[in-house]
Amino acid sequence: MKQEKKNNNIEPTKSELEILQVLWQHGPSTVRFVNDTLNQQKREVNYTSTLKLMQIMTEKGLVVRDESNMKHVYHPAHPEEKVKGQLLNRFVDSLYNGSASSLMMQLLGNKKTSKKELDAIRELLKKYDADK
Amino acid sequence: MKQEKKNNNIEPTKSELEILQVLWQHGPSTVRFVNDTLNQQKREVNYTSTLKLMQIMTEKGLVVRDESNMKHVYHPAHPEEKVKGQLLNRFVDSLYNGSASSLMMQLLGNKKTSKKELDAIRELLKKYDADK
DNA sequence: CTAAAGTTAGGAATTTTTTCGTACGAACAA
DNA sequence: TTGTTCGTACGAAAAAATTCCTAACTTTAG
Repeated sequence: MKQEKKNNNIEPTKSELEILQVLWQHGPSTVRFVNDTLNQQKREVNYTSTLKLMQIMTEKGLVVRDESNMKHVYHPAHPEEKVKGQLLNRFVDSLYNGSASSLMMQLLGNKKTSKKELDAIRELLKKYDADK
Repeated sequence: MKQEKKNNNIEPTKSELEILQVLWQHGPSTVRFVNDTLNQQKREVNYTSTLKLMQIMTEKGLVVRDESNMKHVYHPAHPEEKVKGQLLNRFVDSLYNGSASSLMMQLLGNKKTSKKELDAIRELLKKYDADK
């Protein structure tokens, strides 16, 4: 028996991630919409390039498509939280040896992390404590 | 005048990052040492593959090599903090729209982030406040 | 001295990711 | 009806990243 489709690997490539972001943000969309959005928000891409990528993503199981209409409608196969969480894990593992606090330290030392952001983080931790 | 070497882009690929990690962790090293370490800690790689990659990294300016001995000794061209900080920025920008607190939220919802880690993070914030 | 082992350089092959050209059918407007 | 626009499918090209083969030179062991 041949493993044809099933691929537990959820991790998108960079370009695939861009497409997923659009789908998460705007909900189920056509290729046309995704491509337009990418061209506006990111960079110039040919329509058929986006199409091709989305077809590949379908094969990989990253997205699911509804073919009932001629204009296929795509939606993410996995929730945003799940996919991003997994990417984050890999990131932390790879760069900070799995230590979230190390990453945090880097974030604190980072000029781009504004005071406002830091307050928000403190607030998060407080709430988190309260729930415990 | 031709821009031959100078390349301000500091960002390594995945494999290049693995090599940098070894150099940061163990200090200036030969290809042999890096390759052995990778084979132990990561995955099987042929010696010349590592060599080639480190040569490319030299051209890119990611590492600097001392050729005064026959066995060249390589060291990172940029400090760990700087490179990782830049990678982190890209990551946050790309996945969390630049919001560090969003990333933090993800981290908190993450089972893999242990209580111990969370305590450490709280401690960090406290110290950070104190210094202000 | 000679053979074996280690080293670099360079090119080529491979793999992965991304981009796009072409064909062809469906929808639509005139 | 007819031709223009918009859609998908599919293969191939291009680009990026990775792997490794081979040649040539150096060092070391005997």
